[in-house]
Amino acid sequence: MLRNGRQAPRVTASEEALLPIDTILVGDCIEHMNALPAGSVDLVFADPPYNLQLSEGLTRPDQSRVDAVDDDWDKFDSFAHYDAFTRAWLKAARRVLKPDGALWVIGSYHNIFRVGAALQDLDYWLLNDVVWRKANPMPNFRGTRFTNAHETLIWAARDRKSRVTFNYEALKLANDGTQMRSDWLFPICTGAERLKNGEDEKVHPTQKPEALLYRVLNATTRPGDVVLDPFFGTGTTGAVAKKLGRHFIGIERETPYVSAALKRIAAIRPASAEAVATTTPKRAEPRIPFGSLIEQGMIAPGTQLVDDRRRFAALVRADGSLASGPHQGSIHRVGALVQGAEACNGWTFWHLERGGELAPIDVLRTDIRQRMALLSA
Amino acid sequence: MLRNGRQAPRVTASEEALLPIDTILVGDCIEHMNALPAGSVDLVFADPPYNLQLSEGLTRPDQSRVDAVDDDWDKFDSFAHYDAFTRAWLKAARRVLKPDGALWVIGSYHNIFRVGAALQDLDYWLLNDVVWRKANPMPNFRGTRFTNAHETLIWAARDRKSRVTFNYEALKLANDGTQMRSDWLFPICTGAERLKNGEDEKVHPTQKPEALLYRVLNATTRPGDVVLDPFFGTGTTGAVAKKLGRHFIGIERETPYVSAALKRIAAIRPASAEAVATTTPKRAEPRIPFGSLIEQGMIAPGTQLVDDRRRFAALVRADGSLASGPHQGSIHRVGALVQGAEACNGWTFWHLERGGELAPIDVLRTDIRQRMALLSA
DNA sequence: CCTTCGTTTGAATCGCCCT
DNA sequence: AAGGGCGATTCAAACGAAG
Repeated sequence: MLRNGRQAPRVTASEEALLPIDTILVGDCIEHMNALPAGSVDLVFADPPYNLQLSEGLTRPDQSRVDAVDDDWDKFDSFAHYDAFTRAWLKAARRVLKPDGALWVIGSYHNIFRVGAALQDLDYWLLNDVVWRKANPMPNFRGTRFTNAHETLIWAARDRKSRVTFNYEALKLANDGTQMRSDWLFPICTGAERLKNGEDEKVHPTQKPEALLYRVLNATTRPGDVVLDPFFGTGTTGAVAKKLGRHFIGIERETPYVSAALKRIAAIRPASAEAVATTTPKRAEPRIPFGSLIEQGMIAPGTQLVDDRRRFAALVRADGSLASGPHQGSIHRVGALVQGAEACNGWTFWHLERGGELAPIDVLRTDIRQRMALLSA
Repeated sequence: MLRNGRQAPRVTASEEALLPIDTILVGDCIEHMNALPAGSVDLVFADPPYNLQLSEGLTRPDQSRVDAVDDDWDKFDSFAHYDAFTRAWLKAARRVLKPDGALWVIGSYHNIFRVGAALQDLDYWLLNDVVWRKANPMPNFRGTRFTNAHETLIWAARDRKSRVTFNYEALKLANDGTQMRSDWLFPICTGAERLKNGEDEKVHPTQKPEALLYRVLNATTRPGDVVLDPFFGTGTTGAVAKKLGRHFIGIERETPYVSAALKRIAAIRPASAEAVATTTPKRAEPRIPFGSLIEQGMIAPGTQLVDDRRRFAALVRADGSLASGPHQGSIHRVGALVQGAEACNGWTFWHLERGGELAPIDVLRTDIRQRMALLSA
């Protein structure tokens, strides 16, 4: 933890009197922020509109309709309008921040580049960009792009000289003794955590998982800190702040979100001080697809594979497929096709010449796993 | 893969004559790009500098204010100059790209937000942001931030209407049957792959791993495509392009990098054309009208078709249309109508009784395609 | 009670060709 | 150039029903 010396509470009684602590302010976030005292907030967490530009109606392969984010609050006429909006709220947030305060903002490729550039232009000082890897993202239904499996967060200090809070030791401890990295793995917000209206209508289209906010607040605030969220939504920031013994100020324009947030936060019992530990997400299993052996130079395109008795042969192609006579496809599929079998485990079926002897290609996968494990250790 | 029909080579002899194919151009990338013919390149891969030293040779319009400039002015100036530089090379790259061309750019949080915003402002169309997760990143020695464990790539089309190359099926196949996601895991470039001067002095400070370029080129180019790298460095793009049977054009200002790249690429033996061949996607298969199944006697008029659960039935008519109650039309249209759906793939929806079991009529299409392939072989 | 299987769903800039 | 038809396309997780 930086700034070790200071153990005094971050919010004095007089400050609290001026600040609308643990409250939701209803209305425009820029106006509300401008009405708050300058230099009064330790952290801003912001989940602004992403400015998605969606075409009409996307359907899944089973013809069901995808529930799009088509709310009015996400509509902007142009990049210029979005930029003006972004700079206005970032400027207001900067005024409200303490000199050693910091800001988090989350976004996707639709908006995050504009937000990041605006932060730099407004003299915020970028500390990290952090990637939220989604364990269960929505697939790309049309097969036209890479699965959009992550969102980006930016962590920035109010200015270059800010000495921001970073609970390095606690994070390292919670991360099995190694430094916390800039890529975080969490599931999206589903199940019981997801707020619903009655049967199954989402209260908010883009509710963030509490685990994400846990990590953010645990990493970059101290107990008693004041966290301002100008796009409060259904109050994930407030809910986690309360659990972790931090104060929140929420600002939200849409009253249905406000009432849901109030109810949600009221039901929360703050955790005891000891319980304020980071949630440890399950470690990402290093799954090694066959294609990565080629990418990483362990098998060259054009290499010949054979089965253990050399009855069948196949050619490794650059794109990770095999070709054997008229057959092409994955290691498993071609293995099945040449045998006339229904299925086949290509990892154990296909072999490689290694010093005059045949070895199943599975040994390469073992090699790569060990290499990856060594590297990350 | 999009752009189904075209199986012709991407570079004709006449185009090659005009393009400095498989060559490194020494000098400023903007000047060199402006000297290339417009619309001539399939892909740009760019690893631009982000740590520009702009203080030298920098002329401000108002010389008298330079002395009085404080940190903020400096900061603004460097961002402004970086932006000007970025927009200049992105504009030059866009001119050189074919209408259906695309661009990749890699960067870190220091520059990527400015690059991304510039791309949007210049009417590129963002397709994905991709995260390169480093298996072995440099730790944060001072313990003041999260370990900077990733870099960001942006994949963008020349414009919104570009029909870019994306080898979806090959990627999915090489990824053990699931879509390739936007987060990629690779080790950084070390070991034998890392170019060194003599003992252990790195030739280039930020040499990218070949695995990264391998995935980029495999995903978004076809054999024979021309890939332009305006910041060629030690030629990773050229090396991988040569391996994969793609053409490259490198541009590099620093002659030590150029000589290292030349030597490196000369030593590479390209994979065989056979090994570089990509999996043929379904979208590229020849179209078979349903009527031809009837013409060729594979289905008799009057045959009854049902869906996989026998909920719906339809009658094949001699003209290639279906009839089901009040509905009539193509296999797709009637499939949609009986379900009350917007759309339907009749080939997979409608089934035929075959020896007591149901088989989709798509198997008949497969038969016909195989027959045609044999005839033309 | 547990297991298995089917259904639902999530910040999404998600075709191509022919007429 | 705009519209309509063909026909290609999904993964992990949670939940509920069925066995």
